[in-house]
Amino acid sequence: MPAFDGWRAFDVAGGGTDDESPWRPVPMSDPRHTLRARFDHAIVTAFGSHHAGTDPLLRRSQQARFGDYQANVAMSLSKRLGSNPRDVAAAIVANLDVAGVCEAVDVAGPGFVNLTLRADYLGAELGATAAEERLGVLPAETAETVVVDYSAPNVAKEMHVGHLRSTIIGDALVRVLELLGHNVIRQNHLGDWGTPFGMLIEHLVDLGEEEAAHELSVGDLDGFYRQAQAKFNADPAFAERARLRVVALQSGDRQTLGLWGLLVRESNRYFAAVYERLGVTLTDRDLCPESFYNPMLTDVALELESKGLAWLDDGALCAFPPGFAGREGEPLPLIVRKRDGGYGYAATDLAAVRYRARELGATRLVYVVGSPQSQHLAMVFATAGQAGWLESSRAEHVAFGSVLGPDGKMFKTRSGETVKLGALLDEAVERAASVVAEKSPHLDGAERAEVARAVGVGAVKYADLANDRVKDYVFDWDRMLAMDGNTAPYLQYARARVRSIFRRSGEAGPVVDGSAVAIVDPAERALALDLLSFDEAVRSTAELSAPHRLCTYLFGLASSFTTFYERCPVLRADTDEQRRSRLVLCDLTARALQSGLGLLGIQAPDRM
RNA sequence: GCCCCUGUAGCUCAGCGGAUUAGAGCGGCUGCCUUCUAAGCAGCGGGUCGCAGGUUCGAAUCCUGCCGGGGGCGCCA
Repeated sequence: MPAFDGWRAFDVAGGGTDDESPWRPVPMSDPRHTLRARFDHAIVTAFGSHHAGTDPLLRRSQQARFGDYQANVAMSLSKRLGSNPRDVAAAIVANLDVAGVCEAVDVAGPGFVNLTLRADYLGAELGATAAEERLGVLPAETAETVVVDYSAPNVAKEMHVGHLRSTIIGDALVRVLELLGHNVIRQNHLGDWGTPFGMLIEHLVDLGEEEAAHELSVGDLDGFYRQAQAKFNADPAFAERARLRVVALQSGDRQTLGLWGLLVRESNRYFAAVYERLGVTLTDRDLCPESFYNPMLTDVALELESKGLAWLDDGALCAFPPGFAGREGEPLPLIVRKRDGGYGYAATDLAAVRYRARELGATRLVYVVGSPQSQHLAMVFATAGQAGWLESSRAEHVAFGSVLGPDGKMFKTRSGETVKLGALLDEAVERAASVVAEKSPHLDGAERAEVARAVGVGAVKYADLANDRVKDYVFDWDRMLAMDGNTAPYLQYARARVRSIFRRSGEAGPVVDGSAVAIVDPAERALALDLLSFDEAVRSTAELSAPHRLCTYLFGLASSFTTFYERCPVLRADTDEQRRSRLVLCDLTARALQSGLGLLGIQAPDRM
């Protein structure tokens, strides 16, 4: 299979690269890339070179009678030109050379340019896409170094659904960014520091190292934490020991650090196990815990102070980024150093921004953190900006809402406890297993278990990713495991059906030599248009840090495929040419679904 | 009190500047398995896009105000 070769001449169907061509070479696959270049040329010809680069506002048409795509640029352009939008549209169309690409170009309504592609052009694009590994996904114009901060569980604390969201969303974004050629640096900002460690360590001492390690390794982190907290609240002597222990920890007492390290190690073992089960790409190498920044904190404080951005207020060193007010309208402080001399999480976060921009060279800082932190992060970013740490990089809070139970309240167990991730995944696989047992008796036991795992875990992850992340979402087992609708099982099933065709075809695979595909049936055409939109789906997902864009795309693709599957016999096609074409469509669909699900961190079993 | 997010069909959600009919899925009703996996497909019914103004040739989409829901607002992280 040829490696991705980036750019190619505009004319796919015939001819070749022509140095005299008025067009810049355009990327392959998505017709919009070609159309954009043609519109640019037409707009420049009609209205002058200062309009070069105008976005033609190409959209898929919502109804078939309006063609395949519509360009909405005439309306917006007419405002700038002070003329009639229909005239602008007509002028663009008069200069628009889409011979070989479109079979119809119409101006409609207030100035929409409706475009209907030639079937042979579509077929040629698809043929070329099939012969290419990336399915039309182009690398980003400029590769960036992107730090993605996600997951961030707390030592000696169970991961809950909030961490699940951060972990799953972050991991999907990381994969998408990497596909686009960015240099992605994962940062698991583990909560491994702070005052709670006094009581945790003292509790550890009480239990004895062996017993504590055992308890933690079983994964009962919350139990450990709660016991410590209970003693702290009930036993003044314990509380005093805990306070002294915090001091010992912060002053670097060796024995204390040793005990602390035990807590961290055991917790990490548990986190790694969860990541493994979830199929998340985080490893120990991505750990960059809060304590990592400890040595930088005094210097961060010093730099802020010396730049006049932070000063003592009520004994605490505070920054007052503009635009933030407290209850009484007074300037809201970002507390860098507490009155007792200790550093809080604001200091750590500031140090992290500086480190990521300066040392890691990131031009984009992505924080996959729950929306309650939005004000805090905004203040950190504002302060970091004032300090000049974000001059060549931008920080972005990828916020997400809460997970709600079916009752619309925060997702909890019946008894009101937070849901443990391990138990959640157990239940997911269990529920999936019973569905698989019912629906797929043809699979043997081992394969069934494998499918159940892929379906169960995939369902949980997909349900989380498929909704707009800024909104709260309702956790509902029946819905996420349903085989209808926008769910992981539906997508997995669509792909399994394609694989089934190839198993029966007796052929190793379709012919993907780059030759054109015949597009005849409307269902083929609809599927073709979806297949050629993969690039855009991936790109908008990355730009908006919105995995649900990719989900929506994949669901549409799978729907188009199942319609095609019902209407267009593949193996029993009328002619060999039709059969080959349809096999290529099947192959492209399966690959798009597999890589799309892969970008979401979801496996696609060959059989279901 | 101030700030942020949010309010689309009975339910769960897309759509977030475009075309006199706002899309899915579930649930309800109708059809479709001697034909590549029916974990599916096709169709019917269901919405004054929270409310009121404004900008525009055009608003679910942008702006303002109000109402409902969630979150945040100095030494926890």
